[in-house]
Amino acid sequence: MARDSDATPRPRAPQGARAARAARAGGVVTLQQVAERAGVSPSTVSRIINGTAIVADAKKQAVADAIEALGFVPNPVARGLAGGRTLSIGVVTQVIDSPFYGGALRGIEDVLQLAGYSPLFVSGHWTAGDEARCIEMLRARRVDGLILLDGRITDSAVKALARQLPVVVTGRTLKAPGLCSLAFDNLQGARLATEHLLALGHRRIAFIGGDPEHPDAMVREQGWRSALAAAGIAPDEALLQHGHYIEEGGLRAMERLLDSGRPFSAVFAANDQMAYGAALALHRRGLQVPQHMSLVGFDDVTTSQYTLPPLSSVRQPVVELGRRSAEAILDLIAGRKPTAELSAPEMVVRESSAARAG
Amino acid sequence: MARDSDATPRPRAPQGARAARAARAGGVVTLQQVAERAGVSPSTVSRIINGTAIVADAKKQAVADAIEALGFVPNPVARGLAGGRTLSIGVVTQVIDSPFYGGALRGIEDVLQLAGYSPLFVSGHWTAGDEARCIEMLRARRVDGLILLDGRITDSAVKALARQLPVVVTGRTLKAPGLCSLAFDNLQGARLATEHLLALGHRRIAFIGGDPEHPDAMVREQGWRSALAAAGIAPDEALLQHGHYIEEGGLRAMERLLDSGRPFSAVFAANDQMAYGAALALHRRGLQVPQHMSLVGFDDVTTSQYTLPPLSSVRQPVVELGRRSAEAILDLIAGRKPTAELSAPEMVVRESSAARAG
DNA sequence: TTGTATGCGTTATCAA
DNA sequence: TTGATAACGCATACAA
Repeated sequence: MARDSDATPRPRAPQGARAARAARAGGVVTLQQVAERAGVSPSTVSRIINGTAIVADAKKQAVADAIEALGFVPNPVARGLAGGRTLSIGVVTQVIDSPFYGGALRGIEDVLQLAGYSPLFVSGHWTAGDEARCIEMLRARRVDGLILLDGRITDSAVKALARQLPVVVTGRTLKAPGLCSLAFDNLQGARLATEHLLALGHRRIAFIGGDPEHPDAMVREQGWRSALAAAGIAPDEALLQHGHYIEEGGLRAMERLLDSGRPFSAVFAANDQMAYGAALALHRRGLQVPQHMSLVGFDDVTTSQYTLPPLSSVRQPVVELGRRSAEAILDLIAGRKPTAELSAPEMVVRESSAARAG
Repeated sequence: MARDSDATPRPRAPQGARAARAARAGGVVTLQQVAERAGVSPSTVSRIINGTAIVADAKKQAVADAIEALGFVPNPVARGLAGGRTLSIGVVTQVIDSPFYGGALRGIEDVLQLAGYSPLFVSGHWTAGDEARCIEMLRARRVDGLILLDGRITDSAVKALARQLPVVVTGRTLKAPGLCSLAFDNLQGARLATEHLLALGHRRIAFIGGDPEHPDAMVREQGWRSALAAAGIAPDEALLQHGHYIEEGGLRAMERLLDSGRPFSAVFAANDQMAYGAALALHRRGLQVPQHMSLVGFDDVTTSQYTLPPLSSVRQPVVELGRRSAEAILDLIAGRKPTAELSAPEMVVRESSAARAG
């Protein structure tokens, strides 16, 4: 055959999928080539890159030079196959464009990137089924760890998962090996909001709760109840309406409150989006915030600074949640013990809440 | 040694990194095992899974059964190394929690997932340097294609990239092999907003522009100018202020407009966030929207339905942009010719714009 | 139509 | 401290 008659192997016309790929990949340098250029074995190069073993300074330098000269970048795919580490972390969020959790994604991204890891963001859509599918996919992709931002997955499923790979879960408190949990203090946050309104002289304070299926929602409701109770006020159940954490729900809940005919001078909405809806409902009825009605939200989303009037809200350290989650998963992977501390929620007073008239 | 005295190899205590990994991985089934169980060769299993060749129905069935029984899931990492396809798409967004591009991410995620692909979301932070780093990282991870959502990367760099792997880029119009570009009609959108205000009888219409370094910003400004010109109005340059696409910028720009002393009865802000800021500035001066001033935004972000008053805005098909981008990259990968059609922007009239008083 | 052999680029193991 | 060699799990070229 022609190719055997030629002693020096010269580049032939590419053919087949393999060749096509090689051509497209262009000048991709391999560890092997680095080794040759530096005059050492591939293993030595690998050891230097990973700091796996002690290597003579001279070789270290030679390899560093070769890497520099060739512009070598290790192939994470090959690394994943050979070493079992993909340097990627699965992040199960619920909605990729959530105005609230967005900050957490940013925090995660920042911390992971600095550590040389990449996040794989996927959406569970607040359904156990989608979450399970996402997790399965992430495991198939051999992520080195998993961050679960809230969600519907059961505690026992999370624990089972943690036996397979490092897991960080938010929105609940869970203890298990290989697992770290991180949660906002929703109870305290809701108390803060209610106490703020109480301090302004309000006694009849309505509550627009979130989706009752969401664990947070119940805790926030509890916070409202307990702050009221501490002030010696029995909550009027007619002043509790659910808004399912969305604007439209907040609007409807506000309408129901108004239609109920019960007197009240302030409303605490369990998230800012519902507060926006409530504000619109009030506006439609010709009621002004805060002159006729005080309004407080929860989460302190970015735009709440610019609503009319700017919304008083409870700030959650959401970017910090992201950063801590990422740090925790890195700790877990490295075999360190993560320290799960989150700063306390904070009442941000703006212009939507004022002293009770009269 | 004890373990050698035993003829039958029984499971020994795991030792070494490899063993530890195998233990942690648990019951991970390989293609090899499927082949054995089905009584065929590994290549046949591979061919059936990938539909690479015609296989006898009997074997097909046997393999399907074996996959089902064993719960086999192909290892994407190994696939990536062997086949050069990782079934992952790099997505360079600018800010992971952008209220505007969030919809695009959702669209991308939806379409890719249905096709068995996974998006890798990374943030370029509107800086060429970060974008370059992100792209390098994604290429190192051997993504099968790249979606670039706007950004600062130069046209020629995009074209160079497209020679290496399939690329979809948004926010500009670019023709090159292996490349597909997709852009909103910002000019038409800005015209729509301005024409809407003109139709309401406004003649002196101010414009709050975005970051001048952003290409979109200039186009939207052009739209304002051209609609004005078409109505026979020469734009007053004092009525043009920049707000850098953020709330605070919109607020400041509005203040400058008010302080200028020039008369105007309407404001068109180049995005909704700046419109929010502008609305707050007006509120602080005791001016009501739309009674004293009409206000129109751009992008029609979700919350604009619930601002006070609900904001008139130009809707961009942003989820569609995401979906189309994903479809285009899949087309490019499959060697099909993508059809880059985006529906036109739409003026959404709400309550922040009204007929000019007097 | 199917099986065998080889290679993808790296890390892990073992022996030196 | 270093190098040779064998995985990692799959897809592909080639032979049959």
